[in-house]
Amino acid sequence: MYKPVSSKVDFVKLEHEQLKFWEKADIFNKLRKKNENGPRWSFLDGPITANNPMGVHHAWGRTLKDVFNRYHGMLGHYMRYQNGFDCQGLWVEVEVEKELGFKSKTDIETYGVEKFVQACKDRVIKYSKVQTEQSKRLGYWMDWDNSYYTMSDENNYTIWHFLKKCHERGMIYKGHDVMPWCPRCGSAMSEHEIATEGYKELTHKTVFVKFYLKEKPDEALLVWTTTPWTLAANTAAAVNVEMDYVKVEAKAKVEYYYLAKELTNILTGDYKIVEELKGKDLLGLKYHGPFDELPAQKGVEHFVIAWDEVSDSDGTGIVHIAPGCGKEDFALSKENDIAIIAPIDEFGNYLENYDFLTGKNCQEVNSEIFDNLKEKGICYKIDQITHRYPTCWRHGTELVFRLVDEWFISMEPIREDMMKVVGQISWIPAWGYDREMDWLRNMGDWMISKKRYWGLSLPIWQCGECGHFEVIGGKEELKARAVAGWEEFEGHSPHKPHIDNIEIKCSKCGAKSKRIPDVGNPWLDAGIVPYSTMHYITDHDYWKQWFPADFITESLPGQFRNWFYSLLAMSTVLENTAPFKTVLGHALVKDETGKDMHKSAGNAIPFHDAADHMGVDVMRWMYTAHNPEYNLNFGYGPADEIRKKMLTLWNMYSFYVTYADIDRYDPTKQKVAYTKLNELDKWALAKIHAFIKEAREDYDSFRVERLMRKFEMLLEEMSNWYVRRSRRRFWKSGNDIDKMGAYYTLYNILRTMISVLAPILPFVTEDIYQNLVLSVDKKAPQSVHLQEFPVADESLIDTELLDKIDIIIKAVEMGRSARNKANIRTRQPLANMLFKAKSEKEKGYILELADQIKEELNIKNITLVDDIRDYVEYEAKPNFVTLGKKIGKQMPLAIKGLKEMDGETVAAAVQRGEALMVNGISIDPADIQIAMREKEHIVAVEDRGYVAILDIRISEELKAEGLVRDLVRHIQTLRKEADFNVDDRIALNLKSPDSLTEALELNRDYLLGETLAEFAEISEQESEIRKEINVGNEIIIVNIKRI
RNA sequence: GGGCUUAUAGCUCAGUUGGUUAGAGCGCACGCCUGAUAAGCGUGAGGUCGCUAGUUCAAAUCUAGCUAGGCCCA
Repeated sequence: MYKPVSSKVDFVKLEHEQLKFWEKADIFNKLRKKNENGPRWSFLDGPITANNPMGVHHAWGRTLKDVFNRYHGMLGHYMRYQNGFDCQGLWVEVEVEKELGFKSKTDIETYGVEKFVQACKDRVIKYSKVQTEQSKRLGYWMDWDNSYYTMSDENNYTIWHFLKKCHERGMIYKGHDVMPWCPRCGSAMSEHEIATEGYKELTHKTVFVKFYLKEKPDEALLVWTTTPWTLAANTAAAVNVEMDYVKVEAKAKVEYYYLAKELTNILTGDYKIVEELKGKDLLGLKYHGPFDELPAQKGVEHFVIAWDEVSDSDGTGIVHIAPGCGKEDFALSKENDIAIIAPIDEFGNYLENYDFLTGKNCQEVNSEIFDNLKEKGICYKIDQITHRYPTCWRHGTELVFRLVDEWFISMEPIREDMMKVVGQISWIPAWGYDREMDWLRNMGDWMISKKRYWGLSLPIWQCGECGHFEVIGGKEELKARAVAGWEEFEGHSPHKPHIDNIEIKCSKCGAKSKRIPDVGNPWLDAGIVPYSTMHYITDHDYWKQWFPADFITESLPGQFRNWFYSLLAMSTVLENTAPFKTVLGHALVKDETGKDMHKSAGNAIPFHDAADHMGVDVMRWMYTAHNPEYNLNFGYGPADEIRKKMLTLWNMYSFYVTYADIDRYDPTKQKVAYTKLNELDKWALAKIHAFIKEAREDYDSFRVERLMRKFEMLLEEMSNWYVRRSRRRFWKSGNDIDKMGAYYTLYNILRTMISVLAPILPFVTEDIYQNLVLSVDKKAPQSVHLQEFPVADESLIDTELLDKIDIIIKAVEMGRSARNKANIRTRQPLANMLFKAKSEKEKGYILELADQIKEELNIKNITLVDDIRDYVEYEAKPNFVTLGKKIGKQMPLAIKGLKEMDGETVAAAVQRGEALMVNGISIDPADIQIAMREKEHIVAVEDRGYVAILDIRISEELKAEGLVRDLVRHIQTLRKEADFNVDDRIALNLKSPDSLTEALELNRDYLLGETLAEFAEISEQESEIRKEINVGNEIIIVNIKRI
């Protein structure tokens, strides 16, 4: 016996119950045990940053991960189920700084690096626990006690191994370069960091400055800059040698300016062009720098150099060059032997030797600089510009460009190899390949150092005497090389500050080498995981069994240059092969209206809110049904739509259980052979098995959104055709083979659906399974997730039968359409429907299954016809508006003529697009409107060559039947109001006017059968229910009571 | 400026290798059902498939250009 199932269901409550059940019955471990000898399937988890609670955007990726893990679990695969946490990096430091109220690196130093690093570790531990609990709530089945942490010793030391390999190939170098720099972090930003979310639309003050020529004191170069603070570091001006320049005479003040010919529109006041020249004519001109008086500028020669990138699209065509403040500027300094001045410290403050600027922040000195330039008479004009400017992804502060020493991996030696490796991977969507290749073609060297505290300790030891540096490849090697500090370090993780105490002997000069103070780029931490978490170094056999991963899935936009990139780079260096075979990318989660979710905008939905209010199965359905290539609009509105679909499944299940209990149906004992099933059952089974087949294909190709589309269609068909068409088979009394067939089929439909959907909707399918299957079959697997994934029986996919039912459904749809058009409700029986099919085959199907159509449409007869001319005629009318404009006064003649012509002939001509001659007037077919006019008593509907024609004449007999059906419906309502059970039999007493007696008499059996009643005399006292009912225009008094 | 990508109904999206009159859900209108019922179902309206040109017997689909948006790189 089944547990009764209410049609009202609380999915969230149900999910909590199933979580408890899985926990208590240890289902996940039973699954692992069951599959331990199965073929391996290697999923590799991209680590989630353990820095905050999980968001609904994380839940998308984690749902996909879980879905494919669960599917492969049902295929019997042995898996690792290892989740990963990303632990190290600036994002954690930033949150900890916030907690502690720190403003800068100085605060951290004061607080103590050891305590600070510990606080970072603590934060990671705290949030990894929060995320673990949230993931469990999502139904994410992982080996939670065995999650990997990128801060682990093994992870860090495996990166050391990688870096040493790089060094052996000569790829590690210290770069002296201008880098984008965040004054708030006190650190450089790598390309990757800025590219992700760095650029903002900002408005800045700009200034046009006059650089007077040394040789000609009344002539000046006009130079434009958007970063006035860098003028203090100017050492050159650049022109494009091919471009056209002009020398203009300023009328107001007799002096001359040089600028690009195309940019004279920036000039103020009257001017006159006195000379045209090429950029090359300006080369080598010496000029007075804008801040020659600063001590830092002492001895610097300023002159004009050439640069191809100079354009005349904005500014003046003469570019201010400050090699200490710009990347390109710095590169130019190497080619042109110009001076390099680096003006600011790590917080963006001017260094010594900058006079009034010293100690001031470079981002706050605009007005002082402008005043100074005006005083010196070299300010031409001040303006402003709105442009995209790089900012810090954490602080939002504007970046400055600063000359620093950073450590890099040279990517040139592996660029070609990496591109080959990319080709080994299956990218979903396929354009992922092109995106990754584009990034690889353009990638610069990888900056791996950061002047911060919490992260990988870069294993680079540099000699204080000779500058020679060495890369250490692991803990043992370090121990062997250590000449100082090992004792203090022993027992600590390889993090700052303890690691910094260790000194080694320089292998070149024998002096002491110390570790560089920098920490590593966090993408090193994540990129190494196919090696570290699979124990590449510590258990190589194990690694061989699991590497490469079969599958990874992550959010697309950033990862081409982040995780995918670091995975590929590191694996190319270590093994020259791809670390994963297939990658499925998904886009971003937006709010319901497509806007970014932001806490501050109030449109963000925290994970726990969504889980508690919509339920995680609904969320999982939403994630899996969506094409992952595009952004997902997440919200309670879309969730409601999905909830309704889930209710359809639930209601089918509840319907089955209700009736199976009444009839004590047991699917394990009362099986029905395929040959004994009726057409409808066989059709349902054909659908179901086709679904299994397609579901496997979709899971195997990682396209679950296709699966979900098919599922939604199947669910609709099963609910609105199979169950509805079969309802009477369940209601009828007795337990014949037809009824058993219905139960058996519906049981199989439900069981198959929940088995196929179990990976996607793990909770509701489990809940259904526990009752549907386990209540009657104690030998079945203990959980829906411990079953084997269903196998399609292709012999049951009867395509002819599928076609057959399709045409029946079509005929029914058209019949309904006709009824709607005639405004006659289904309850009123009609005598006949004529139907025009398109092939002999279809006619055969209709004849064979005519009963189903008749029942659905409540019609007495269906007739197949070929020629519909007896029922409808075509009628041609002119399009008065368009034709009237053309022929004007001839209209009446045309109307008359058209009326007299045979509609059929006109329709045919119009169809062919031929002009018609009507009473001597040529009429364009576009000016004729063809209508189908039904003859009397006829309603016709046409669709794609099919025609359904309803005879809407209602005889007395049909009318009577309609009345009785009305009465039946009222009695059914009474039964329900009285809380009778659906199978209670009743005594019925009617007091009706004479006019209805005959109608009742004619349909007596129908009335009694439908209401489970027998006529009986009941006095008003005995009657449980008495009601006056309006039927037609008469009143009937109904008394009923249970017997 | 370069790469990738998108443009289909009021909204969110399908449309596999070109092939009858381009589909679904939601919303809307009208209605049905009342033994899945604070549910369920049907019918309908609504689209020159961003624009232009080309290839083809045939283009939402292929090609080129243009316009607008997104992501990325300069």
